[in-house]
Amino acid sequence: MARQYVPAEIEVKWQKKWQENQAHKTVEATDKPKFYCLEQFPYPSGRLHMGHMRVYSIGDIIARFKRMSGYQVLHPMGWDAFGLPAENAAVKFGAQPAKWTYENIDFMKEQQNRLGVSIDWYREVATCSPDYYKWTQWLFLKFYEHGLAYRKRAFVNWCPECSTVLANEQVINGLCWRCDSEVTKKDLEQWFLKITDYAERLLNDLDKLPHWPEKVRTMQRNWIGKSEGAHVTFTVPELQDEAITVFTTRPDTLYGVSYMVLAPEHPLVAKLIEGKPQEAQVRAFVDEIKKESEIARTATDAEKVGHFTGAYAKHPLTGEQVPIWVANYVLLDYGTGAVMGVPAHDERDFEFAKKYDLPIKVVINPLDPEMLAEEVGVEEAFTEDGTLINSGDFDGMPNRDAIKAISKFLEEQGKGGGTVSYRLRDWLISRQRYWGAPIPMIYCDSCGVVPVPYEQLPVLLPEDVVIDGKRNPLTSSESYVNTACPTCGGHARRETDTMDTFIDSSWYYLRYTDPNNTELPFSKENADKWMQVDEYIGGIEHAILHLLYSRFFTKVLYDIGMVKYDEPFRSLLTQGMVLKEGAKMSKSKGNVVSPDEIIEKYGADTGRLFILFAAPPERDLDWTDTGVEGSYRFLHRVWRLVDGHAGLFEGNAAAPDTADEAAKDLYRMTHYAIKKVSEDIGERYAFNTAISTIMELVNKLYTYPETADRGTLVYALRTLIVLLAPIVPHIAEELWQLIGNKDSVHEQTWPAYDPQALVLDEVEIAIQINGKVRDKLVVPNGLSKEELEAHVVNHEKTAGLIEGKTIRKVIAVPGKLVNIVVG
RNA sequence: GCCGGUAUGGCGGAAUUGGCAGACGCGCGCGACUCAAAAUCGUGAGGGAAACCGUGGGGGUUCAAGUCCCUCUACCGGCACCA
Repeated sequence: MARQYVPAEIEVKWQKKWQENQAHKTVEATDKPKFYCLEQFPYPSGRLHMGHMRVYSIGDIIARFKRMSGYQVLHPMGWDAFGLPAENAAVKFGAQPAKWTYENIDFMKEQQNRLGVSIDWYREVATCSPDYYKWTQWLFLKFYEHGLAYRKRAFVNWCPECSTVLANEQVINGLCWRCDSEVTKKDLEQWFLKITDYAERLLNDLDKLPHWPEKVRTMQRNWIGKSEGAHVTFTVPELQDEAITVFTTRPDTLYGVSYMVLAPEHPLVAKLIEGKPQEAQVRAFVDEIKKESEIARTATDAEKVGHFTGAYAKHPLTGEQVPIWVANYVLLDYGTGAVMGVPAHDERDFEFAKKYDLPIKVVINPLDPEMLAEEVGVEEAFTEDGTLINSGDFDGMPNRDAIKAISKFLEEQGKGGGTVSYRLRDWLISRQRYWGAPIPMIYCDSCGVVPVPYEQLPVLLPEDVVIDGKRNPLTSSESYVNTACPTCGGHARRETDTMDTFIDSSWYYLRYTDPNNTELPFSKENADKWMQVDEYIGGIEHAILHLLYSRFFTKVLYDIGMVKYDEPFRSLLTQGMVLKEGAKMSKSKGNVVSPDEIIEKYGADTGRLFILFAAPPERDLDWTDTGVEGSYRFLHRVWRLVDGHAGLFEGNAAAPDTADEAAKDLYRMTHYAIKKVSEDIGERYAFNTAISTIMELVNKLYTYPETADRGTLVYALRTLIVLLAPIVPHIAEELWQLIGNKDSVHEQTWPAYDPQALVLDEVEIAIQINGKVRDKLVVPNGLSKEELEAHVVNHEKTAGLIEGKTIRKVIAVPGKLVNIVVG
């Protein structure tokens, strides 16, 4: 009796069974190699979308494949559960952030289970749980203890819509990463983590990550933005030789300085203009610039505007008077917030000098004799290499050498020296929001800033708060704010900011290794056992943010001896977006396909199969309904194939006997499929071609003659089901039972291929004349170069092709072709 | 401006080490089954009448190039008044 393939029935059945059997609980077997497979944990927004389904399909095929291949696999899941949407829901519907979050988690967990993913839920973590954020706070204190967390007053990014400050990484083109509002600047005292201390290692160690996409590594390099140059200290005689230090990448042009420029926010500006005729004008200009948005301020096409302060600095080498200006194009938070102006050899300085009629002094002589030094700096800045002129003792030196020589000289004179500047800024982690881990710090009137003692953790989020989307909710809780100083016992106030949620996600992969530890965030033993994450799968949108922060955290934890690796993710797979009709799925475009509707209509297996088959994982995937239908059709095809031959498996099925040609061919195809699927899933992550190979095997099985050997057929069908198991776990399990097995297909050992089975008796080779294919010829396999050459050259087919021509050369490639060059 | 990536039939894609371009699937055509349709099974096709031409354009290396080298273009992404 033929049975129908009804995904809805079998999928729920097996999901229940796996749950009952704790089939996905991590099995710790010390005799097996470990594999840590991790998908970026989701934010519990309320509902899974296709991007989620894609990332879990990819993660699950890898996890299941590795399990069957003899690894002990860690494949956990959790929730990046702190964040603003929970608070927005509180403002909008009056929902409790905690309740709202946990309801979403329950719902989404259910959805994940319907995908049939093999997640070890016994290790689930939620960053909003006190059991978790206790350790986030603990880690913050460790950073503080090691001088890596500090408080400072600074002009920081402020999102008016989210009513909170943002880290530099969270400002995308001047807009808030979350809500796209225009970011403004605020002068606030905030907590920072000293990620800049790690800039050099974060940059250099990218070279230790060959299994990361080049794209991500490039993005991180750009973000860190290393720039080598020198500090040069100018003094201001009228201010008792107060120093102004500039950063430059071109110390070789130092003799060409004709002015210097400070950022409008530079702390010295007020002193310099005091009592000068320019004072009012400069002050007005500075105020105007401070009001400008980040976008307007950093636009490349913005016009350069500046004002003379009325003050002069002394050139460190020539002693000349150098006028000091302020201008909009100099940024306070890069380098030193002050630059030297060398109009002859810098395009921006040239433009500025022309506009304000400042002197242009040429100090580099072009190498190209066609170009005269007199012409330099007349029409445009000369930024190429050359030799120094008008530069005192350095005259005649090639400018590349002068960069080093002048740096060295400055250092000897105590007037600067070689240095490195980074674009990367320290990580601002304070957030004026409720739904995050409280920063465990206390301000005492007499003792100052006091960390909360470790034994008093966690600092719990209070519930008597007002969440109105405007003010910082924690300030509204009297019981929270007022506390006793841990040092003197006197009255003190708690820090009311919470931590950036990116801190929560910077260490969650370590918590999975030891999720129930009540003494520490994780034990070194467990972390060292499972780390590094062998395959980390997620979207490119975290290329800088989460991935840079996690690397930073891991390096700090490495330095303080908590882990043995200084990079968290050995290999990174950035999956592409899911598109429909060439556009990203979105409600406004009305092109959204939800995992739920796919599961309901076709089953999770069809959805997984389509996602893995339609495109390689790192590329964007265009969702097509006909493509999904095709995957569904394929699973039916497999079902009918196995169901139609179920009778063969009763009793003692025969062993393969490859005496007849068809059996031999099927046996070869089966082993080819084992080889190809193993390599494609295990090594190349080319799931699409793994599936296409399985399809070829199925096609072969459909044309297998009724009269050919049954043992080979049985063997091929069994293998087919095993190969399908990591991809479509439910139907594979059902078919495995259908052919009479009592155990689970997922507990089977992944098959090894027999190289002997792949050897063909005969191969078809191409006969090429002058590199063009002219005919095909079937020849015995295993011929040597010489034998093959002789065989083909003497063959009658060849005779016709080269008639009347002279053979000049013959290239024989066994198994592939013979190319005859004729003249 | 600097850096990185991508470019192959009508479409998604394959070709892993320089060796027969277009596997597999979608869509399409034809046939079988059916009174008919759906489903299913089978089958066909890069373009061109052909010689030939074909992997974004041009050049090169090689017996042989989607693959290597040079150069240009387009698109996607990161950084960018960064001194």
